[in-house]
Amino acid sequence: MNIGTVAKRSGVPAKTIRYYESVGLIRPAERGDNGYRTYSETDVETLRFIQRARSLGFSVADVGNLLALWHDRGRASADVKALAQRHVIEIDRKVEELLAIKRTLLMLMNHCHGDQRPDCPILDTLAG
Amino acid sequence: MNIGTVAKRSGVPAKTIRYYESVGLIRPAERGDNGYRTYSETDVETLRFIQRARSLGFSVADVGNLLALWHDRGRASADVKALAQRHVIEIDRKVEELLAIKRTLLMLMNHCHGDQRPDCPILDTLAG
DNA sequence: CCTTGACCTTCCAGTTGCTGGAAGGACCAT
DNA sequence: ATGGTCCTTCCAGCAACTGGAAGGTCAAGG
Repeated sequence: MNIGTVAKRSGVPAKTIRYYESVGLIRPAERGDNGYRTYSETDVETLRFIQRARSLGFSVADVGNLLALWHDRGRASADVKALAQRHVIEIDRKVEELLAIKRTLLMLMNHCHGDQRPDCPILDTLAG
Repeated sequence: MNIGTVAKRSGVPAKTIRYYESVGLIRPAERGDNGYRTYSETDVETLRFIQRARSLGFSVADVGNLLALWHDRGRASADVKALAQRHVIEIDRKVEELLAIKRTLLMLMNHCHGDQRPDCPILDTLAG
C-alpha cells in the first residue's frame, strides 16, 4: 500500500504520516524500488489507533506512550488508566481556566451597552 | 524609561515587548543615543492593557483590534461587545470539545480495572 | 510514443505566542 | 580596570501540523 491509500484508510493525512515518521512516533516505512513508502494492514491499524488517541486530545508524546503500552503484552492496565487520569486532570484545568475567563467576559459584557455610544466598561477595565 | 523598567512596571517581559513590536502590535519604540528603546508612561499603560487582554485569552490579533477601538474616540461600544461575544462563543466551543473528550475518557476509565492485569478497555477502544 | 494527471519524493516556510541563548555593545559602581 | 547588569540583534525551538515548490513515477488514453 502506498501512503495515499493508507491515509485514506486510516484517516490520517499523508503529510501527517510523514510527520509522525519524522518525529519517531511510527517507525520509518519500508521503501519500494521507486522510493515510495510501503505499508501493511498493521500500519493502518496503528495509524487508526493514533488517530483516535489524538482525537481524544492526547499529545503526540502520550500517544507514543499509549502505543508502547498497547504493544506491551505485560503492561498493567493501571499504567494506561493513570495516563488517562493525568489527561483528565489537565482537561479539568483547561476547562476551569476557560470558564473563569468566560465569567469575567460575561460580567464585563453585561455592563456594556453595546450600542453606538463610545463608553465601554470592557475597554475601561482593560485599561485598568 | 528603558525596556527593563517598563517590563517590570507593566508585567510584560522585555522579550515579549520586543516581540510585540516585531509583529506590529505596538509601534517601534523611540531610541536613545545608545540605541536603547525608550518608553513613556503611556507605553506602560498600553502594555498593561495588552497584558490584561491577553490574560483574558484574546489573540494578539484581537488585542490589536481592541487597542484600535480603545484609541478610537468615535468607536461604538457595540463593536467591542461583539468582539467579546465572538470570543465567548469560541471559548464555549473549546469547553464543549474538552468536556466531550472528558466524558469519553471517564467512561473508558470506568471500564478499566486499573490493576496489574494487562487487559484494558481504554487500549481496546483506541485499537477499534 | 507521448502526454496528461495523479501519485510520490524531499525540503523549506508558515502557523501562534512567545522563550532561551549566543555574541556583542553600553552603563554604572568600586 | 573590572565586574555585573543592562541593552542590542539574530537564530532556534516549542506543538503539531499544513502548504507549497521542485522534481521523479506511474498508469491510462489518443
